[in-house]
Amino acid sequence: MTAELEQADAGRDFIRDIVQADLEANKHAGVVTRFPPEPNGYLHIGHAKSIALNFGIAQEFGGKCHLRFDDTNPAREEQEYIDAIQRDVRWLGFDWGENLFYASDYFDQLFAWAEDLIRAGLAYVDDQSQDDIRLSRGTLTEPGKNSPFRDRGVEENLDLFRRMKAGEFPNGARVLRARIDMASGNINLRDPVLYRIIHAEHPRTGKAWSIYPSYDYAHGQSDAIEGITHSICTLEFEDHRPLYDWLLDRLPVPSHPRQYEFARLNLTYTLLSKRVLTELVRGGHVSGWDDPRMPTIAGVRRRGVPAEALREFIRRIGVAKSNSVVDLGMLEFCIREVLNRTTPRRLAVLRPLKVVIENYPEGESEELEAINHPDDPSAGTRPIRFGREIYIERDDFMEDPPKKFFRLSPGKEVRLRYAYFITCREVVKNASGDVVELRCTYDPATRGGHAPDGRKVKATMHWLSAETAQPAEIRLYEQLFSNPSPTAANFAADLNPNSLEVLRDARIEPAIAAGSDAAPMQFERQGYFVRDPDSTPERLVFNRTIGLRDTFAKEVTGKK
RNA sequence: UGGGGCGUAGCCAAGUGGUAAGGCAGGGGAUUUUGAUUCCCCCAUGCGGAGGUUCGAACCCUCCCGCCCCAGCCA
Repeated sequence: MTAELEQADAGRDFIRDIVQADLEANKHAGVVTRFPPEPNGYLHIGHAKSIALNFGIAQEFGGKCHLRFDDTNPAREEQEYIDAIQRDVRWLGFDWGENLFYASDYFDQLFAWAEDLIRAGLAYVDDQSQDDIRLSRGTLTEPGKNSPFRDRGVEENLDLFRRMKAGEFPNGARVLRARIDMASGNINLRDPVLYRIIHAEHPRTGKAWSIYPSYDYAHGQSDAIEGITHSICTLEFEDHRPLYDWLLDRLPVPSHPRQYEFARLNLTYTLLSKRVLTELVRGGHVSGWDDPRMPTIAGVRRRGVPAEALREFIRRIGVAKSNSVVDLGMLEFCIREVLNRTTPRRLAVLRPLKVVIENYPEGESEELEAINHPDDPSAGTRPIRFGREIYIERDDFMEDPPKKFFRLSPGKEVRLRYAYFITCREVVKNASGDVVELRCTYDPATRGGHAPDGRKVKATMHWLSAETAQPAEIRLYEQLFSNPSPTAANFAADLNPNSLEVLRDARIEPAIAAGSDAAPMQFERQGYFVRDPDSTPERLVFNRTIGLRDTFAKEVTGKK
């Protein structure tokens, strides 16, 4: 297979095949898709799949993708979410241009079409209570019963519907229903509700309306008004397609879009449900929608995940119709791949252990050179300070190490990255027996990290001079849930109590503090980090986006 | 038991009659001043199962099994 073919095939899926075939058959002048979020919560990485699919298809086939807010239920929707969603879609790297719409833009037209339906005998006002409607809907195996109001005359229906609109009735008093088939095997066709009475302030239309269209009624017609060619949604709407088509077939709409369904994203150790995410926020289990442990777009952004990594992840998992649960490791791989390629390297000590180089002249220090990216010489170098007192990582020292531990321990020699070989001579402990300091010696001949006599060390460690290191707070994250398949119904039981660890006594090299706010970095041997907005000039805070791949840790834990 | 979908490796996922792509994970090795990166190699006699059609079946036919969704005036 040629490289070009591979390129063209990458990211292919059944929906793109359909779009391409339709275009080749000249079914449309151009492809028009849409991403239709309901502004009742923040976007999560499951939405990112839909966004990338809809906007991606538009891009690839020279079409356009609309951003349309499905704001048909003022009881749950808020302006905050409308703003957040736009911010998130943009951050993901997609642009709707002039094509920002709201289902509420079409309320007048939708109402007029509902009257058409009534006139055609295809819709009626039902006075039954919500309970009665539920009871008469039947079950999965038994047909429903017709409403006693089903055969009401056109004029009466029109009058009642207009009075519903005028706000004459309380919530729940009446609904407008499509007149389809109460015996249909497809429950969505058993006279579905088209309009319900909701007396609530709508973020965009205020108190102008007392009735609001249901998703089923608003969605297809909105698609038609906008000239959407391919209306792409998730699997659970497959059952709604007959209703989508039923309405479009009977209304004087300007176009008849086609609906296609794909499997939504599921991830191990993750719950992607607006209900659960909302409860996590409201219940105080996380600090907010943008808590770095949240699978929201806002959360992963704050965590330091690049939009490119998300896009790459979505490209790799593909689009199909089978329910699936993607291994979190796949996302992690994509994050590391992008970050490894793009981030400058820095030195930081998460849990400092003081080391005194006994044979290094007191009161002196020197400048060494560190490279910014091992695979990219153009990234340049930066100076780092070395002196008699330094900090190393506590985890890099073991007083009584197992055989496969080749970092520092009494009598052992290791390399300090970019600096010297040092040998541990003495372990200093406090009254309770904790190691509080190491006394080491260095070999002046190994400056830069090379031994002239060719001798080898098994480890290279990061370090910071006590003189120039700056304090910082570092936040480490693990999965929010400890269960690989957390249950939405009882998510609190699956919460990981160790999902956040705060290190208040970390040290960073001066170049980190001097760096720009948003740019992620690699702290060598530790992982990828990004500055958190909680930072103040006096106290910098960093989030660990993700650790480096750690085969040593894997080996240790794997053999236990 | 009604209607709609889906079953290809531990996890995603191509392939839709010509003899099982790719990625992640995993295993092995090389290089390495990050136990990182990079680079090699291995990883389905098998496509939910059983029959059938065919020179030939993951792809076609029949029956069976399993999983998901639907009984909101949510989307």
